[in-house]
Amino acid sequence: MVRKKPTLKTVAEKTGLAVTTVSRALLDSPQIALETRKRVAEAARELGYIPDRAAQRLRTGRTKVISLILDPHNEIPDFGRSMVAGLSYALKGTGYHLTITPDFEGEPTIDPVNYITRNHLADGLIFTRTEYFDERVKLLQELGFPFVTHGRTELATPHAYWDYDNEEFAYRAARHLIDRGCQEIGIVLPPDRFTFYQHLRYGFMRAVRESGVASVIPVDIDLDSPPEVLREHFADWQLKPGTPTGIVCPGETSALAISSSLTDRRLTPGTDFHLAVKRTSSLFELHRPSYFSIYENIFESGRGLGHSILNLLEGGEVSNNQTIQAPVM
Amino acid sequence: MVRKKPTLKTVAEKTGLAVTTVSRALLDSPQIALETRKRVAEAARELGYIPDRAAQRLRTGRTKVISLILDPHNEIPDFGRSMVAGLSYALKGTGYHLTITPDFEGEPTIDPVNYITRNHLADGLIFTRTEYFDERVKLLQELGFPFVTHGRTELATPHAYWDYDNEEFAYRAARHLIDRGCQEIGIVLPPDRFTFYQHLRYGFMRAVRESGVASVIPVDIDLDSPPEVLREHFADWQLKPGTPTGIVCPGETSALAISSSLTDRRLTPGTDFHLAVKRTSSLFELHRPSYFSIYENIFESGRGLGHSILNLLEGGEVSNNQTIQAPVM
DNA sequence: AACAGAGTTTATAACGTTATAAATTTTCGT
DNA sequence: ACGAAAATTTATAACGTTATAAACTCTGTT
Repeated sequence: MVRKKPTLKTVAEKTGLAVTTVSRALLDSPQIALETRKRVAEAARELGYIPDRAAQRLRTGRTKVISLILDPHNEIPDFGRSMVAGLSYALKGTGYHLTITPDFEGEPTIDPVNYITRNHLADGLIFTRTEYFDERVKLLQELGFPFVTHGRTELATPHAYWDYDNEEFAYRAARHLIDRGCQEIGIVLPPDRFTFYQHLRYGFMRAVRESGVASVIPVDIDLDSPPEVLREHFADWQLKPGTPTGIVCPGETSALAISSSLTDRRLTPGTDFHLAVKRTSSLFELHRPSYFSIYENIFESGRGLGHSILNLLEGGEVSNNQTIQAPVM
Repeated sequence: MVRKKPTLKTVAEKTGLAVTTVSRALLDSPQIALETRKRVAEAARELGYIPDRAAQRLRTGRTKVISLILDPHNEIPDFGRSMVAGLSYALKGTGYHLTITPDFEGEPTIDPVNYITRNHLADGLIFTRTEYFDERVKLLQELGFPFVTHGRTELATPHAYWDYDNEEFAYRAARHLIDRGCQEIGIVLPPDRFTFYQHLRYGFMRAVRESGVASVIPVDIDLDSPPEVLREHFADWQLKPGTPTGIVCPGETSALAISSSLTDRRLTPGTDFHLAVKRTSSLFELHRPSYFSIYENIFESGRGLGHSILNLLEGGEVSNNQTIQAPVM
């Protein structure tokens, strides 16, 4: 026999107060006597009262839901280190829940944003892989819908973001390769519609300019290319003889594809080539041959994104929620 | 200026019908004249009417939410191949949304289940890593709360599951090692409270018994051991000289740790040792040296889990939702 | 023309919460 | 002890939906 779920009414009956009073008391409203608030809190605790989300949502219009839009190219470390875990951690105990809305391959990225805002399925939105004039950002700004992006844009109106310093990553990665004696260095970039394409490119080119080494930026492949395509590309790749060639790769799977392609050609890491990788998991700490890598803490990004969206929902300023995360060796 | 969200009332006014009639018409109730149903559907479409989830949830008691509980040890391939992506795919277009509830390290796994069922935050639950007499399963069965597990249990009352055939995986992996001439084979198992510990062990031991090779099952490490611990263990590991030793490893990160530990000792894959790995991502297709691996399609598990929970919610039988997924080379 | 019965539509209430405004009680200065 | 103001509590209505039961409108039979 299941005892019915306690509601405000139950608590009101137990305390002899009106439903309204109980509601206010539990919201800790200063209008209610401190004594009463304590009494109500105690009664609610005893009864195991938990507010009904659906009713609250219907009445207040707030969903208490944050939605994360994930795209299929997102590389994820184990769940414990993932952005989802970080976000969950940030939302824990706040009453906010996390829903995942996938970006399906081949469907416009604006679709989930439309869907969520039109039907008001969340109070805040988080998404990744921003473009220069990201239409999702534009739409949400027009609507005044709270959001934080993982990545920046070139749009005039500022917005909240938590971004990794890809410029610095690429610079340091390139410098490392140059310091190791590479006379020619290359970089695998994401598709050029993304803002982090530019950031990576700038950082890379800064190091190139400073040092005067030769640079190669392949155009027929990118970070999202399937591993086989990357493997083929690097199988045909002409290395400058005599000095090692360096490659910056800001993606683990891609780096693995490149490494396997080059070692399959019997090229030797350290003498024929060097690789500088962005790592988000423990993969490149365990990989042999070991390559130089710089860490991006994705769990931390998730936490940052979570804190930012919560801050915005509490009325925080956009300008206080623009973070650029430093690369860690 | 934002036009207010259309509700049943808006549609009722437009069609000149009562709110109740519109509601019934949109639910396609046979009580409403076919002609009227069409007219209402058309009007709703024109207005861009979408039912309010909060109101439906409050009135019907159904949340239209499926919750996936993820634990920190879950290994995830890229998002496109993940269980979450598979689940999303299965739920797409059904009106069900997916929420993620994490199992935090060090907190009882029953906590999120309690939280979700007590507050009725979902209509169905999906979770992984089942134990023999899993208390989550017991609780949900007592409550009559719909759920599907990724993994089986030893409990008397049958329940819905979608499981990978770990017995067969371990058998085939072990057979492969034996066929390659290993005279001694070992296996890295998950913590022994999980049911798939047994499945893996049985499959492994079946191959051992059939062939009469020596077997080793380390007890001071398991699949959840941190990579450094695994590396240390395999750094001290005494190999039988003369013939290669085989190791079955049902986890990618663990396999990587083992591989690096052994190659750091200058042991040679193929002569000193063989590794047979379970792969869920493209990691071990790209890894060098390349090892034998057997595929577990996690996206497919997600889809299967999704279809099963939907089927249960439509009144489907538990017995029709017990699937064991075959390993693929 | 009356009426049963099917076919169709509608009014009312309720799910659990909170905003608004009104009502009650207490406090305090005179 | 009185009244005004402050402090506290309460009644009412509403968010958008659907279940229940009642009301209306046809049809075809007598």
